Amino acid sequence: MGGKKTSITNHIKRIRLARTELTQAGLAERVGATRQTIIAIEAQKYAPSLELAFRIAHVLNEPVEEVFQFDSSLWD
Amino acid sequence: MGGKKTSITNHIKRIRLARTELTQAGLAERVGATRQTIIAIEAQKYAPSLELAFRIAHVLNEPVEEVFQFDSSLWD
DNA sequence: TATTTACGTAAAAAATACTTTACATTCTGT
DNA sequence: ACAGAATGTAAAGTATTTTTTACGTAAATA
Repeated sequence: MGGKKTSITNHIKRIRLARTELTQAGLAERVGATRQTIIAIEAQKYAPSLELAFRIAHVLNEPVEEVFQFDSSLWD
Repeated sequence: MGGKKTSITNHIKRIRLARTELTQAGLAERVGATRQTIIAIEAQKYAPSLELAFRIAHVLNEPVEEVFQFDSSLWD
């Protein structure tokens, strides 16, 4: 069920397709995660760990805060 | 035992003491976490989730990448 | 001295992220 | 139409993060 909705969203897919040639599998390999993890994160099923977020941003050549957004308005 | 060393470090304590009046308990309350969590993260026992990292940076008035560092040199 | 405040350790349980495996769908190109 | 590549769903198990609870120590102060 559901799980607790995180207030983190991301533009991984947009950036991946627009600025790289990477497939989900390719990105997964470069960041040291599995394809399933990338699929779930791109589908906003859950937020990555901080470390994985850094790796993804690094591989996509973008700052973390460009790739991931924290919606501080739905805070508490 | 040990667990897998994360390649994330942080300067929460330094920034908290230098730029705010917040205690560990105060920071914990403002970010919606427990005091234990702040203690463990400041002690570099583990890295926070991405969401908590965003909240901490937000409360400390710093960009995520100022508060948290990813050591990409010890990558794979 | 006694009390309060801040910081610290420890450990079990709960919540969340990640992997592994297997199979289904969609798209592209021949 | 067919094959292959890329994307998707699902579910069980492992790993990591966070909470909860309890206790310990040091500093400031009434």
